Amino acid sequence: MLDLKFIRENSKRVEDALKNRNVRLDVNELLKLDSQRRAFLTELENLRHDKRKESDEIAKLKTQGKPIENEVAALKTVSERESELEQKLAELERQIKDFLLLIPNVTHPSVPTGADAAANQVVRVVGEPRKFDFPVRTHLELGEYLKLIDLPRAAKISGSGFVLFTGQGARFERAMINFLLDLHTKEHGYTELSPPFLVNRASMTGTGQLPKLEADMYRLKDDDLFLIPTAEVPVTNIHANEVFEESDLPKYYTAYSACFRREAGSYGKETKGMTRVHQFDKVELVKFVQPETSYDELEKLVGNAERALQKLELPYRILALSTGDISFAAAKCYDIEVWSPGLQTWLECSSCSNFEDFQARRANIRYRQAATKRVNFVHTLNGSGLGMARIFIAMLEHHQNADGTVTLPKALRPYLDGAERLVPQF
RNA sequence: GGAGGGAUGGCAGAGCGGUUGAAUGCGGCGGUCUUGAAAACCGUUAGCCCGCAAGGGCUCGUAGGUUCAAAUCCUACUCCCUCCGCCA
Repeated sequence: MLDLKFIRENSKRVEDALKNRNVRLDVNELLKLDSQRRAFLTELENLRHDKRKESDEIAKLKTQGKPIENEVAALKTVSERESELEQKLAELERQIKDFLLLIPNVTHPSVPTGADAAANQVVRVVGEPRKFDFPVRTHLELGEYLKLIDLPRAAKISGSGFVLFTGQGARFERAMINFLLDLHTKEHGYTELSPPFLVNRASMTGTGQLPKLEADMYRLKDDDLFLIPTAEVPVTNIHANEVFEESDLPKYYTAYSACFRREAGSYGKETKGMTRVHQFDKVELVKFVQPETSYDELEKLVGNAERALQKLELPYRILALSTGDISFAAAKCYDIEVWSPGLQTWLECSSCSNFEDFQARRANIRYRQAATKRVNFVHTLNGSGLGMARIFIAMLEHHQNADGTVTLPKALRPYLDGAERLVPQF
């Protein structure tokens, strides 16, 4: 959520930001509502001021045992006028709030301007897509041969877009999650959390998924709870309505969670195999930081995700998302993509964003500045470290051998009893 | 699922219709004293909104209601605690 005062004073900048994101919203309509609101507010406050004074008079008269009938009658009409104004004001404030919740974040000046993903900039490529001297198998072929996954049975029990990991496939998935959590807690200074996978409406609104993306979420209607699309939601909201001391910052959290996405309407070739599924595992990184450090923290966050890919010995590239492709709440975002030799494409496996104070305003997450004693909004960041389904794909396809086995990177072996390869199980 | 109790400032805790945004204690900050510290004493110590400012308004879990007037009375909801039942 943007600050109304900021919008009032920077309406041109907000309009430009909306245009660059291809969002059609009329800021002037909002500003009109706002000036109406302030007019009503002034009137109401003056009324209340007078009423309070007179009410104190009545209290005095009463303790002196004097009659108060006339004063009480006079105040009754004032009170009626007051509640009239209150209703009008509340209606205006509701409209303004609803409007504000639909305005996306203003992007950072360094974000490339463009209409869509074509305008994303490749920041750097690390490692190279591997050249093979044998026919490359896809993760589906390897998964079947090595008995790692069973998609037909997953479809039987749940439907398409779900994965059943089997035997060493389940073990392999768990090993990677453990490897990632250990890396981020032991080497990068994050505190591990294990959050609920269901959250309430306030949490979904706090991080910016609601109200816009309700159709993308799994929702339990009887309880008005949502299955989390990412651990970002519960983890960012753990500090909702709290005030940090500045000395508490920065705060780093990492959490494993399953992530649930309806992916409504996204049927097509992308849904083949494991690239786009309704449920996947992810290790998330979340930071709460002082505003002046947030862009440095973003670079460090990307570095933490990169380190995981390097240890898994996978080639990857980093994109700076354009104004047309960046998500609703982000001020700046880097996507990290791994190369899939089987699909011959780059797959997004991490998305690292600085939200500045956009989420902090919605979720009311603040800190007390040590120097001024003033309370101010923190900046929040998050990034995948990493998203598993695509990493599973890249690991199998990139590290495959001619005989259909998969060589494991050294960093992962301790999590699989020292095994050097995934081999067929009998 | 059933029965009862509760939710007040950073924390503890009073207030239960009227000059109470809120006693008191602890903690925090500033000062006096001290070579320094402790103790003692004095002062100070919520957030939000409108306003250039002066100033004003709002907020005692949340949302409604009663009243001239609500932290205080009523209703619903949320969360916490105790007991019973059930159960990974």
